[in-house]
Amino acid sequence: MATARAPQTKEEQRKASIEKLLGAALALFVTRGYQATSVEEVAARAGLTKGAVYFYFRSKARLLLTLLERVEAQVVAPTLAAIDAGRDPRDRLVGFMHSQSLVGAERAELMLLAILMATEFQGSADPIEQRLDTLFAKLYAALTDVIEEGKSAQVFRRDLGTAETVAFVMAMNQGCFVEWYRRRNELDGPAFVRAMRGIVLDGVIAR
Amino acid sequence: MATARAPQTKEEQRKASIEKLLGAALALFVTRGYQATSVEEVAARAGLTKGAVYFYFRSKARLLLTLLERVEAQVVAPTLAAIDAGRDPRDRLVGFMHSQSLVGAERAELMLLAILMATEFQGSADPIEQRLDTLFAKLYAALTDVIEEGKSAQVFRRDLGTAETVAFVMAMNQGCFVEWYRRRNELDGPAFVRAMRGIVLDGVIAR
Amino acid sequence: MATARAPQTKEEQRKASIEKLLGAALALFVTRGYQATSVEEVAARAGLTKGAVYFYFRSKARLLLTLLERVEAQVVAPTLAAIDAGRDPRDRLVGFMHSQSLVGAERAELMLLAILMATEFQGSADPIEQRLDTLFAKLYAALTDVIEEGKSAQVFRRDLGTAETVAFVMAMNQGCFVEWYRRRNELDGPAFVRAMRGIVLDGVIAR
Amino acid sequence: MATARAPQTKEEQRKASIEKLLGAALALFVTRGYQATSVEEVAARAGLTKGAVYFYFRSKARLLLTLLERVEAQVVAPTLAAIDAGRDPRDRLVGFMHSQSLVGAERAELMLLAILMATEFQGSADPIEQRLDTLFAKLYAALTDVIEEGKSAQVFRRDLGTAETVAFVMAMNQGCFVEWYRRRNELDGPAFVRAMRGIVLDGVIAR
DNA sequence: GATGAATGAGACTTCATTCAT
DNA sequence: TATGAATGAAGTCTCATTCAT
Repeated sequence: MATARAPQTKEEQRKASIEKLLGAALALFVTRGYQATSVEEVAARAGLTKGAVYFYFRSKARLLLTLLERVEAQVVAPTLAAIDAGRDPRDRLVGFMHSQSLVGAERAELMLLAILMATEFQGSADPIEQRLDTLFAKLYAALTDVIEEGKSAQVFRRDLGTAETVAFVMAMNQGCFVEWYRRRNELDGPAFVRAMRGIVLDGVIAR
Repeated sequence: MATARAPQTKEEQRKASIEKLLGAALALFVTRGYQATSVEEVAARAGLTKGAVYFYFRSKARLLLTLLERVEAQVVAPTLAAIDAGRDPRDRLVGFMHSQSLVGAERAELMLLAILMATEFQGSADPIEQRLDTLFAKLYAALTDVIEEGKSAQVFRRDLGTAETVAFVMAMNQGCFVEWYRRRNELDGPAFVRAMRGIVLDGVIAR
Repeated sequence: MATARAPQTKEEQRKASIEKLLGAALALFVTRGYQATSVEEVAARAGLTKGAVYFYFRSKARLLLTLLERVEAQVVAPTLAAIDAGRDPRDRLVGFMHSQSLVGAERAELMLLAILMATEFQGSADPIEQRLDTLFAKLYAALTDVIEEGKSAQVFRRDLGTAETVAFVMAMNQGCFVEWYRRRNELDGPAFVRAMRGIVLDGVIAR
Repeated sequence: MATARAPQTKEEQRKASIEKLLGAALALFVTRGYQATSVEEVAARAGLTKGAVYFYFRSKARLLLTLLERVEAQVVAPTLAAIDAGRDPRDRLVGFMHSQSLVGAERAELMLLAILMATEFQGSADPIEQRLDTLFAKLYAALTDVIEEGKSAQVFRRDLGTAETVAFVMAMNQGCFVEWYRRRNELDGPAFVRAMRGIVLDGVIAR
């Protein structure tokens, strides 16, 4: 007689509600922005009410911070791992871009969240800004390592400053991600990734 | 030794106030975002009061739209002219990037405004979004023309889709601009521009 | 000996608050006018705050529209019923005036609201104006029917145009109502109603 | 060489401007209401700017008060004169209604202004309310005199209270005026006045 | 576990009014 | 005579947050 969908344990229900709320928040923060999204909209999209958000997360900011934890775990960590896994600098750079593409396909919204929130909280002196800074700093550090190693090994161009090259890779990567998401109906994803990777590699590799 | 401050004519006073307000708005919209900036903050930074904003511009949105007019005139138009001025595709692509760099140095905030507002108004169904779309469409069209011409002339890589290449150039350009502005104290501007141009050109040019 | 104040159920609390707000709004709209009444005043008179008004009604206009629903139900509907209940034209006309007097005594403010708002929103192109038009149109239609019937049966004067007679009855009725409310301390209500009814009937009846 | 339209004297220009402003204010106050009309709208309709209003009248209230002076001179005074001119009570009552009709046709907006402002300022404790009270008190006094005289002479019904009869005549008169103005496109003015007068007289006259 | 009533700060905007020119 | 820049109070409305149930 029991319908398959009934959440049995309270623990399960708890998890389900949290997941619904985080999912709703992610979708809305990414499409409308953090400030432009009201707590009520998040709750409504999750099929709950405002109060539930405050029951599970203590504030709107915590909702976002929780999502940023996931960005760390599901986007940043895998990317760092991919960079580490490469044997040589070229491999590692490709690993970075490849990982980003994969993640971009599967965790598109999470990844976008980090990029967009970095823009929205830029210069806000908000704890969230610090959290984002920490996140991006890890990628910066890893990439800096790769580029320096590549330049030492004479695989990468040495006429370009390391900091500038790293900044370029990060910026290009983020810019392309946003562009792809914004125009995902008009662009061919795989083709776009290929273009991106091709241009950057051929441009970075020493001749 | 006379103090410079004494706007006699109403005409002069008008111009001065408008300029102060637009300047304040630009600075604040770019650092804090449009929604996060209150009209009162804009007025205060311009040394005026809320009412003055509504006297000159009829709404907060008009304030932004007026700034976007300037983006069109001072950023987009010069860039289109630079693209047009090139003799061959390579020249034109360089012209685009060069112009953007120049403008980026001198009209940094105006340029940034367009990019940031495009993000903030993304999917908002607001008239401002349309205005931004129009603005960017012009650059897209010009770049598409350049890339197609370059591919025809076999100067640019033909293994990459035109739309994807154009999207890449635009996205990379915007991403780099934001990154540069965000970390302008840490990055060497000219060196960054050189890196950007070098990588993109070497990556786009056919071998 | 227990104090009456202890709204346990949320349902009860809800009803009580709504009723307090509508009552406050009615009293203020009728004495000060709609525009001259601020939402904050309404809330304060109801012992609540601004936010509560927007929680229950979504705008100031909705507050008024909700009151107009009540006018329809408690003033217009009974009056139409009274007109319908009459056997002959004279009976029906008396029914109209009698009903208006009754309602005027018990629902004075609601009735006044319709009349005053009709004046305040006159030519405003506001949805509220339309709502009011609908309301009054029903009374107009019913009265027109009565007058025409009375003229056919040769009970009412035939030397006066139907439209003009109906307009007179409506206008006189509303004018008297406003006057009575305005000078209710100086006028003897029942005596005023008697004068009104006497004069109109004797003036309308054919001799 | 002089164009015919050029206002020569400053005195003439002054008068012309004042007249334009008063005309604009009257039209707007009557269609939109006092509060709903901004000083700027009045000025614009008069082909001038806000400042001019404050130059000639010292405040928005003074603008209205000036118009009310005209109501006194052009509406109330003639009506009082018409009442005075009658030989017997019936004559005087007819004089009142006749004068109101005449004035209603020629000074419709002025007359309407008094009625509408009385509603808008009702219970506002504003000086304007007092001014209006004074205005209407004069008509009340004159009508009371007529009715009492008529009752003494056994020409008018004695079964109705004097105060109530007077209130009825005033209320009916004002109500009809508003109705006529509101629906002046649908109603036949003269026919409406005839209906009004016929019903009231036949209803008031003793049999 | 979750709801929903209620608050209060703060946002955009309107407008009567003042004043230098 | 009249303009137009500018102010500041007040109004409508939104929304993050709290709390009793």
